[in-house]
Parts: sequence; C-alpha cells; structure tokens
Amino acid sequence: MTPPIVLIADLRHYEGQTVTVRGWLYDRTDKGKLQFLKVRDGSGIAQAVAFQKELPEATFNALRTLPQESSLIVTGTVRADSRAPGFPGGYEIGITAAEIIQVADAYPITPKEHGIEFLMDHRHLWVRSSRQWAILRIRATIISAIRNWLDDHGYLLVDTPIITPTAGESTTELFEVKYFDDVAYLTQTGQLYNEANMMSFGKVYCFGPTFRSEKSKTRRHLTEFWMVEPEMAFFSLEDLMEMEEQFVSAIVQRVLEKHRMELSILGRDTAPLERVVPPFPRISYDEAVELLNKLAAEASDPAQQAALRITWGNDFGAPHETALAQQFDRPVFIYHYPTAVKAFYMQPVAGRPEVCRSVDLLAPEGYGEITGGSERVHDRALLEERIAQLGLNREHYAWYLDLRRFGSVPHAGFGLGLERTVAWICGLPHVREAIPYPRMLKRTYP
RNA sequence: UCCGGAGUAGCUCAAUGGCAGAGCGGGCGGCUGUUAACCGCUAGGUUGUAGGUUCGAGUCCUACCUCCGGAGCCA
Repeated sequence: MTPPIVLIADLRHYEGQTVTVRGWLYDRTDKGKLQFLKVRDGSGIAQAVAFQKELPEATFNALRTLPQESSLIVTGTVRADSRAPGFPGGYEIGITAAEIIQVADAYPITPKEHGIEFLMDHRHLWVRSSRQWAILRIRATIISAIRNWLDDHGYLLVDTPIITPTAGESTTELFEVKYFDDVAYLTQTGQLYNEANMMSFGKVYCFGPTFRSEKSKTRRHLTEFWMVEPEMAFFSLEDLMEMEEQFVSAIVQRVLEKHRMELSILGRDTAPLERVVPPFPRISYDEAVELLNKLAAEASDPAQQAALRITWGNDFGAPHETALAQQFDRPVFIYHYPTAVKAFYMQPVAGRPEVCRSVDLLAPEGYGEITGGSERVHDRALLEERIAQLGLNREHYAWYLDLRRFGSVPHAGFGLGLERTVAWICGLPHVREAIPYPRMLKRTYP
C-alpha cells in the first residue's frame, strides 16, 4: 500500500503510521552512521532520522551529501519524541525510503547570521527561512481577519483604481506613469473613490496596494504598501473611533488565536497583544501637546527634552508618537489635529476651525501611527473653499465635488497601513520584513 | 534632501603605516540522538572605485559610488 502524503503540520495525527512528506531539506546534522534531516514542506518543519543500517546504501549516501534546500520526498514511520525539533515539533519521521528531486547548489543563506543587504538581495530565498515564514503566515491571517471582520459587519468591498488622473492628497509623493500620450499617477489612496462608493453602498472599503514616492528611509516606510480604507455614511468621529477599536482588536485577537507557534518563532512577547481590547484611550491633540511638553520638562536628558518639546500647531514626529504611545498599555487615539497639518477634506470642528475632526491611532511599543482618519467635509461650499485655499486645481476635483451636490451626508473613514500593523503584531524592527517583496527608496530587486 | 556609520574570502567579521587572518559555508575524512552539533585536513582575496602622500597603504588624505541607521514626510 502506498503511504499517505501528509503535511508536517498534521504529523501528530499519524503516530505509528508510515507516511510520505514532500518538501525541502532545511538543515542537516551528520553523525556518521546516523543523520538528522530537518525537512520543511510549507506547513512546518520536522526532523527525519536516517540510520545507515536501516536504509539502502545508495539512499543513505545520497542523503549524507545532500545540500541545504534540496528538494526531496521522504517516507517513514511517525514517532513521538520530545527531542524532535521543528515546527510544530515533537514528532519525527524514521526514514525508510527517500527520493531526491533536485540536488541544490550551495545555498547562500546559511544558519549563521547575515547582513540585511545580503538578505534583501536574496529575498526570493529568504522567504523560506522560518522567521520569514512565520511573518508571512501572520500577514495572511491579518489580511483575512481584516476582510472577514468588514464583510461580517456590513461593509462592502468596492475596488478603487490603481492608475489615477490626479493626486489624492499631496502632489509631491506621486509616482508618475506614462499613459499613452498622457501622464497618470499610481494611487496613494482610494479614499476619494470610496466616498463616491459609500454613497451607493453605505459602508464600503477598498484594500490594495498604494504608492508613495517619498524619499523616506526609516523603519516605518515603504514606497509600495498595502492599505485598507473603510468609509462609512452617517458616521461621526466618535462612531469612527468605536469602530476602529473593535476592528483592530478583532485582528489582534485573531492572530493570537491562530498563531501562537509563529509568534513564538518570532520571540514576540504576547502580553502586550493580549491587552489589545476595547476601549482604547482617547486624547485630544491639545492634551497630547500638553502631555509631551510635560514629559519634556520631566526628562533629564537635554536631547530627549528637545525631541519631545512641541509647539501647538506642529504635527508629531516619530519621537513624539513613541513617547505618547508609551504612556498607555494599548493603542491610543489622538483626535482633533490642527486643520493646517491635515488633508483638505477633513471637517473642521464647529466653532473652532483651527482644528479638525481627525483621528490617528498610535500602536504601542513605538510602532507609531497605524491608522489615520477623519470626518469628511460634506458641505459643498466649504469643500470648494478648502480646495481654493490650498491652491488645488478645482477641475481635477469636479467629480468629487459632485458628491456634495447629490445627497451629501456626514461621513467618515480611515486608512490602516497593513505592513505597520504586521510589524507591530509580529514585533518586527522594520516594515521591510512585513511584506513579501518590499519596495523601498533603494530597492526594487528582486 | 540633511546628519551619522560601514564597505576586506560565498557570508559574518579581525588585522599598531611593515608577510591579508578567523569562524561559518564549500570540498575530503571521522563520529548512532543532533538541536546554529563536534573533530581533523583542504581550497578560497584586484581589501567598493579613481587619484594622492610614503621606502612601504586594508590602514593616512581627496573625490566619487554603494549600503545601513536616524531626521523630515507619512500609513
């Protein structure tokens, strides 16, 4: 009888049985007449043990010289052994037969340490490493948690275009593309289209790649990143914060349910993630400025004092966000930012137009802004005034202004940066590991 | 764009202005319970590029290139 082909993740269900596993050689320890092979198959990593006297000489010798990442099919008996390494581990395969598919060339990524440039140049191979494997599995779960939560709560996925005629927000950070005899731009947000779609479906979201040609070189920036943007009719800023905290908590809790193993591979302390449940603290921009200046006054280091001190009206920098987030044990909302530092479509606060109905959500542990959103201006005259004030080309926004002519309603929405969320939940030092093939200022390869 | 740092073997790094080295990886050999195994042998170099100083430069000087970290900007 042909043994069943099984996944390493399911090995524990086959104790005592003979099974076949198909995959790649992750690592090998040669002990002479005994060899330990770590085999990975996409679902996990398991140890397979080869004894010289239990195998044909040709098979044993072939395994003995097999390089890392060679592809192979092994058949053997599953046994429980607490010494067996791997993910999930605890079970190993006593090899009775093996077939080598391809003998790999010398594999560049060894079990020792490597520099980031080397790893990024070999990203197409690096994705096989257990740490990257864990991150990308969690990323996939975060994506499905985002979609499932929105789908289950009455939001309709409505795709927005990637090639756009004009800027969504600012003009400096657009990637220009040749569009026949004209120019067009890669999208930096689906929001304006979301506002049109929201008028048809009530609650909508778009979820796709966005592009920013910012010359940013920090651990929080990519030039191509994924963003989910919900937009809701008849939503106030308070409705928005309530929705966001439910949404973000659900994503984090879903990862905790499904990925204890991956989080442990990453060495992620899960205690801060366990605390991500509603309600999240809410502080106004005014309060945040006051808090930062108080922290600056209390700081002993002069450099720290300078980094934290802030004048009302300025936007927060990375050190400000980190310091603010450190004051709380879960994500914190900062609302009512100065109108001048935010986009033209954000609704001014009634009776206090110098601040607007905007809200950012700062992740804990120094991961910074993971969402940014607002109530939108729904009055046509005010929107026209804002467009004129900022010197934007009114013609480009004709269709957007139409939305204020035909049944305009108060509404709100936000964008959540996928890679920053993945980096935060996984505890990564840099967003470049949070996406399979990062696009950055200095990298488009591979 | 600005500030700082680094470019030496396939990788990670040493080397006082005086013979360019180690560990890992590769190759050969040994080892029946390894967890980044261990032991022996072995091959492997235009020291980022171009100039300069010097009897002599990986090391000092100038320019450039590349990457990394941070800032600004942002999700």
